[in-house]
Amino acid sequence: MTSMEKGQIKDVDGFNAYLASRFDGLSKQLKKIARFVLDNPIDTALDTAAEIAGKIEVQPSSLIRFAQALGFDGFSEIQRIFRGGLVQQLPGYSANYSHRIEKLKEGTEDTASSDHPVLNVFIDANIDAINALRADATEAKLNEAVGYINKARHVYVVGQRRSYPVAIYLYYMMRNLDVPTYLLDGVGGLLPEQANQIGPEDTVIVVTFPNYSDQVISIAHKAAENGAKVVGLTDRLVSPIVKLSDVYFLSDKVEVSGFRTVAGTMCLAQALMIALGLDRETAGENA
Amino acid sequence: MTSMEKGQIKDVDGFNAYLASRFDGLSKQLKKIARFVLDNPIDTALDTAAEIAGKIEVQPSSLIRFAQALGFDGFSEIQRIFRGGLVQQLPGYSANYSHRIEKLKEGTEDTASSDHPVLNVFIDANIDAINALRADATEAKLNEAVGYINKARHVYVVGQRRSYPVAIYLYYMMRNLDVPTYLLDGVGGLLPEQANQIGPEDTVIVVTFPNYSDQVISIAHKAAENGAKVVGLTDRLVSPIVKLSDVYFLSDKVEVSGFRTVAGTMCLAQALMIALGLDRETAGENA
DNA sequence: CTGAAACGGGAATTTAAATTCCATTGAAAC
DNA sequence: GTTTCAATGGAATTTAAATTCCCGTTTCAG
Repeated sequence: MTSMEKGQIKDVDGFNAYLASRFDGLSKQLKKIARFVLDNPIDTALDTAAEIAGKIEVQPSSLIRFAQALGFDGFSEIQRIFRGGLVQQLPGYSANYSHRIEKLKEGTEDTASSDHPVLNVFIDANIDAINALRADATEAKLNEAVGYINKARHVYVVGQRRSYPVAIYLYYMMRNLDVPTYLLDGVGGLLPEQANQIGPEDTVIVVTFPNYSDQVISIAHKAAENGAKVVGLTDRLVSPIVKLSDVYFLSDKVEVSGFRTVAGTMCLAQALMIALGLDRETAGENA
Repeated sequence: MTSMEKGQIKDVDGFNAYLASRFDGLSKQLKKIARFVLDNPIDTALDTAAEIAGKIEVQPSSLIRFAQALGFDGFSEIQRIFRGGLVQQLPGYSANYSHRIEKLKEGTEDTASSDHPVLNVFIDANIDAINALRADATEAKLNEAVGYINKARHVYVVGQRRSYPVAIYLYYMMRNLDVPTYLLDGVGGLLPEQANQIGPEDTVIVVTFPNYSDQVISIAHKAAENGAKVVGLTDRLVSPIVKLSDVYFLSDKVEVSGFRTVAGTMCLAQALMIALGLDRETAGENA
């Protein structure tokens, strides 16, 4: 990978590989340009140098410097490569994927082609899961949850097994936002003991999906009994923690060949953290 | 009669219909040009007027006459229509919300409005991130990664901070699939020590996103030096672990008001586990 | 703190592309 | 056969884009 030379560049992939191999040696601004070029092949191919420069917030001359730093005569030469790549992507106008799902059902889609049919269906399922959040994660519910987090003395986060990554994420983000948060991670089998201190001034975020962990449910029980606020992240109304929660969110009901989607819940967790972040920003401005 | 007017032309289809309605009134040579334009939208969009004229065997000036006969200012105006149409046909165009994200960054999209626009844009960004996997997570790459996992004596998973949830998820799933896996979690600051035993018969899955953790990068370095296979999960080609990886996947380039999407990488991690699961299932049947 | 080297902004210049203009051709009318 | 006029080729001009160059600014070494 080190001995990449300009000569062998014919297509966009080749260019990108070459650019990556040279990236470290570029100046700060040229890196900025490099990132844009890597991320926006369509703009790079079609816009004028001045337009591209405008989007990156850089002088047009810097684009030429960028091209020359990589050994090209000018930026136009790079654009030629990207235009060529653009045309190659065109003939198969496979932009809408609904007809690909149809094909998959009929078995007409070529399994040996570049992409994996199971993966594609799985991607669709994840997109569905995320889209479902638009209806479920309403502003009112998010604000309610944010309110519980803000006025809590301590926030506890609990999730086991499949839900543990989500719990970790919430813990990490809230720590970054200066929320006094504790992760009930059950290290050393001490989950019940860790939960003993939960009181009426605290908030517990409970993440649980089938098969619902008994330990997690019993923590939710204890928290509700002790008068703590409970925020539930789970999959459906019949989940055991719904009736224990002051506010709950439903996500990732979907399952594809035995694999439950997880992106919806991650996205939900992030949405909650963004709502929290924005709230704190606004509160800070008013102070 | 010709109720078609130039004003309503916005896309290629509209232009073509308009051109058809005016076709009969054109001179012999202008008809020749019209046919070419109807048949070669790609050339019409991308070539210079001189190149197109050359292909039709006509003078460039005739192209301008053609455009003006139809009521346009010049041929460039027609090219603009065709370029716009071209972009829409490109795969991934419909899923591209980057311009909305840009607006949000500039603050031109009203953050304080009734509906939580940040969350909607964030959901869009996540969908975008997941869609991008279709192109990047090819069957070949997934199978290569699965191969490294299958033939490894031990598999190590490493990821810090934001990437830790992904690492945890991979660890959890591989343990369930009976892969001899170890999570390098850095408990007690012992990350370097945990990585000491990595050898040529092992495989390391490295998850890292900006700001790339120095510790994680140095583990990837050491692993590559010691001859272990490295599977990289990161955000872009210029990530420090790309050149250290035997196979790498790119996801979650997007960032919305300071929050990086994470659903793409979770989905990718799941895709990898599904590929692994399916592979083991098939292998089991043959045994 | 000082000086050298690299970097980057922006005007000036060059180059290329688009458009206009004019002379010529060719076809139709008388 | 001559006249007329739209159609066309091709040079000339204008316009726009790409590239160069100069100079102020930053960065880093000593």
